Amino acid sequence: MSFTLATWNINSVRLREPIVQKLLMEEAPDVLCLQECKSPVEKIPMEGFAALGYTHMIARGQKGYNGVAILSRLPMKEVTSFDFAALGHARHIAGQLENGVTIHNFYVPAGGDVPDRDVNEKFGQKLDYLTDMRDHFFAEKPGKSILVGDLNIAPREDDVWSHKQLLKVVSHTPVEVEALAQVQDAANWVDITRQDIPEGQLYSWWSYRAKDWNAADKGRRLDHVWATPDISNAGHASRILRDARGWEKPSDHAPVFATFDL
DNA sequence: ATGGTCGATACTCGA
Repeated sequence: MSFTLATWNINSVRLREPIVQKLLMEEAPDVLCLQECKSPVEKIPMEGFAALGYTHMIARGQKGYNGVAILSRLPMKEVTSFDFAALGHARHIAGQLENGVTIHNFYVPAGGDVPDRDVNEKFGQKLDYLTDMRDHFFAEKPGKSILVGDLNIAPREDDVWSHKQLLKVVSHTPVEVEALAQVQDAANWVDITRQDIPEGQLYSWWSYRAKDWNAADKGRRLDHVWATPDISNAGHASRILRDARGWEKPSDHAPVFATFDL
């Protein structure tokens, strides 16, 4: 059995309902993981998604901020929801497909502007969240699992438009890159996007503040698809749908895709 | 070095 999965920070699922439907119609992933839904679960416009075949949804929501959801046209049951760093935020949900594969959908805290936990509480929360992720996956050592989401860190030099200019910018600082590496190492997660596309600049986010995001191309790869080693060889066909960044009323993130043959 | 743009909410915060 083969299924295609996409992850997309949607920055308001209600405002973006038309382009979520566009993605479902044009790209038809079997599973779509959304972050920053910015909506209580009961206000997610799921009728339109169900009409397109996405009749299964699991979600965590809150008013105004955060929020994660998994839309699926394959049967899926909810398995867990973590509150790492005890923030009380809707930043994680996990579901399991009938083939036994577990899908973790994360929205890691962005971390504020200043990369110093002594002066910026949000940066400390981001590091604490990553520590709790690491400790959980080290203790659990999951199998047959996929981890996706907006991890808010661009780990590689070629995951940002300028490694040198972003070294002190939250999302690419050495302390964050190290913390993310520890999460990855905790369960030997394989970066499927980079397994498929090992060379070259690769971005999934472009700021709204650029005059012309496409021409400036000052992007970062903040959105990730990882898999446990027992299924990593099944992952292929990774791509980032850059076009979606230019759609009507776009999110500042583009969807990241991967296909798994299991 | 600075400011630039979004979205939700309610006159500000988070990204």
